[in-house]
Amino acid sequence: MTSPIIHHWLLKSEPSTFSIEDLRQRAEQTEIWDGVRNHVAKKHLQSMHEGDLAFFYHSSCKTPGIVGIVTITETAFPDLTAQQLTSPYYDPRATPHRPIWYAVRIKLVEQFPTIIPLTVLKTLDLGECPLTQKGNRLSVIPLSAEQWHTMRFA
DNA sequence: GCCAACGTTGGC
DNA sequence: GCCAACGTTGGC
Repeated sequence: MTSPIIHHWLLKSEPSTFSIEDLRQRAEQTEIWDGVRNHVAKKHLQSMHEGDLAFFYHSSCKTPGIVGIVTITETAFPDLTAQQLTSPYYDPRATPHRPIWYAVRIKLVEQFPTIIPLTVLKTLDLGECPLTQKGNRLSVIPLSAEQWHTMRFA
């Protein structure tokens, strides 16, 4: 009996849209992670396994950085916001037969007492990491176990 | 298939 | 608010 391999990720969200505080206040502290509209990020969502861990990252705000940890409780399923006319994530190409975009369900594991700011993350020796590389806009980032631990205990 | 124009992301 | 970097669109 082998235990499943846990993969590690980083999920970006603008706190003005959805913050870790919003997640904490959800029933069961769980929410659908939808609205991803980039094919590389989508591919990462589809690679996620139940039980994977992800950093919750606040972007485009006063102090960007990691604010907590979530786990994946439901692997990729069609992102129905793409088929909802009134959604800001509406995509006219999406259909029930071809949803195009996917979402996962996350659940709060831990909200950090203090943020790990991007300025600190940038001082770490992470090797190749899209988060700290200039110009990277990827909103779902895979992390090695080593990168995860380096960031977690920074 | 190329590439200029445009829209978006996201740090500062 | 600025602007660099990136992804997407659409004319050719």
